[in-house]
Amino acid sequence: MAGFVAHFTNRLDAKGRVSIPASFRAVLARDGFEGLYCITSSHCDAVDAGGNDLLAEINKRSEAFTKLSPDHDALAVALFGASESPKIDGDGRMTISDMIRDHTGITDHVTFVGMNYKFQIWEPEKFREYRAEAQRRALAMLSGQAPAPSQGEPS
Amino acid sequence: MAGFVAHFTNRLDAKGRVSIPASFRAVLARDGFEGLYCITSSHCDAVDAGGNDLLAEINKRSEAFTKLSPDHDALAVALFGASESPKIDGDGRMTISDMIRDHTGITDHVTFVGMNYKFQIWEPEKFREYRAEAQRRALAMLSGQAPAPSQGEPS
DNA sequence: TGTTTTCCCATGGTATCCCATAAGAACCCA
DNA sequence: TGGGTTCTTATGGGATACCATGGGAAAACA
Repeated sequence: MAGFVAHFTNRLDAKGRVSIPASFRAVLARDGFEGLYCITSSHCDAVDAGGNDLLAEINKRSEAFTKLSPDHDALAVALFGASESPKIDGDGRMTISDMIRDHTGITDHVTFVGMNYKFQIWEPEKFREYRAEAQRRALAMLSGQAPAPSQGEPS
Repeated sequence: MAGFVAHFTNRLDAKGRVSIPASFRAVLARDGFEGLYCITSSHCDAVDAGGNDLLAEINKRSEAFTKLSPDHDALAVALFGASESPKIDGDGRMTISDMIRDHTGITDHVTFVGMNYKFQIWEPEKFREYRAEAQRRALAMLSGQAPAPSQGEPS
């Protein structure tokens, strides 16, 4: 099986919980689940989420600088201070923290977007806009060459 | 589970006590808790705190200088003179000493910031400012250089 | 003895655990 | 192929455990 693919929109309940798509949970479990890891994206209103793979990727970036140096401290604050590790309950749900709410604008629905080695957490409407924009850009990039590939509409 | 992640702001009570975030306590316990170690940061208005991992990192740093040399002695004085080891009570609280107060400007609220191998103690408002700055710097550091030799695109 | 520190318990709010249910998907077997 | 059955999944809600916080009492200190 590959990584995280497709996207799903689930409902937030009164307690601020939302079900993580079952297929995403399966990927996390397969990669040796030790905890979900979430970090605010620096360039869009989404939160990156993943398991060990994502954490390793982030660790690698911060290890490029010597510890205790000003540069490393700044990086660590930006990376680890702006992240969190939500628990997943027995039914496969996570709670959307205030940090995620503030950064994404999520209110009552959550869109999970698979991106292979990680997935993103979006407010549904913002994701729609972002995706439309991304497709425009992709089209522009491909314009010189082959016709844009068509693809179906998942959920 | 990884190291210290996320950030929390807790309230200082009338006796000068503040709860250390439960998830941070869990990390300390997991790494074999022998005492909390606090040292004023040399380049910002925060205090570094942590357990054995932080201490090991500092030791590694000072070992770069030959023992008994003037440089090593100076460093040792600077490091250990600016540090302390606060007790943690049965409810997971520490008391904010005058040294920490003076260096951070903390009055009635304390922000704990996870940085993986250590965490920092901040006055909330100052942390907000530092964080904004840190994010700018992190962006520059990660995009300007750091050619991730692994797979392509970071986030 | 007065003051500060340390230990212990109380409490309100929140998060977590556990079970129930409904809808849909997959499955099975005639 | 079709109809019924079982499983999975998302969602709701009650009960419980945990956590941050406040305050009193005992202990240490000056």
